[in-house]
Amino acid sequence: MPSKKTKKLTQNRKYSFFDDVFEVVKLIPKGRVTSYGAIAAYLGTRGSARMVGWAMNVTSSDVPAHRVVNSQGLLTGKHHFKPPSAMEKRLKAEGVGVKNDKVMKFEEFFWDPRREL
DNA sequence: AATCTGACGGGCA
DNA sequence: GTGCCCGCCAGAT
Repeated sequence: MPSKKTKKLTQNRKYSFFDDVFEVVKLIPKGRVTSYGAIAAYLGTRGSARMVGWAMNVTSSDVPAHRVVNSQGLLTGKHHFKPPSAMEKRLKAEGVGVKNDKVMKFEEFFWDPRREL
């Protein structure tokens, strides 16, 4: 379920955008990662990759945001986690190698919603 | 009310 | 191959 902020958004405006983002992120298989751009592209709003990250900011509770990195496989959002190391730690716990804030073998772990969904 | 910024990405110089 | 710039859209100041 959407958080208060997202609920407000989806109620006041018909922005299913955020909800769609959450839905897609929730569907990311454990041990796999995807990128903001990939999600945005899947939703049809290719240029709104930034908004995907924004969505993570308002949710961050029921959504595995740690499985979403930028197109380079870089953990750019780790700084927004309670302990910034939580993101990396979780990924590693799921079997995703992380080195220097970057997902190792990114292409191998990459989960493209357009391809997988 | 206006302006800036932000967990991005792609195109052009 | 690197670097700068622009678009995207909502939220915060």
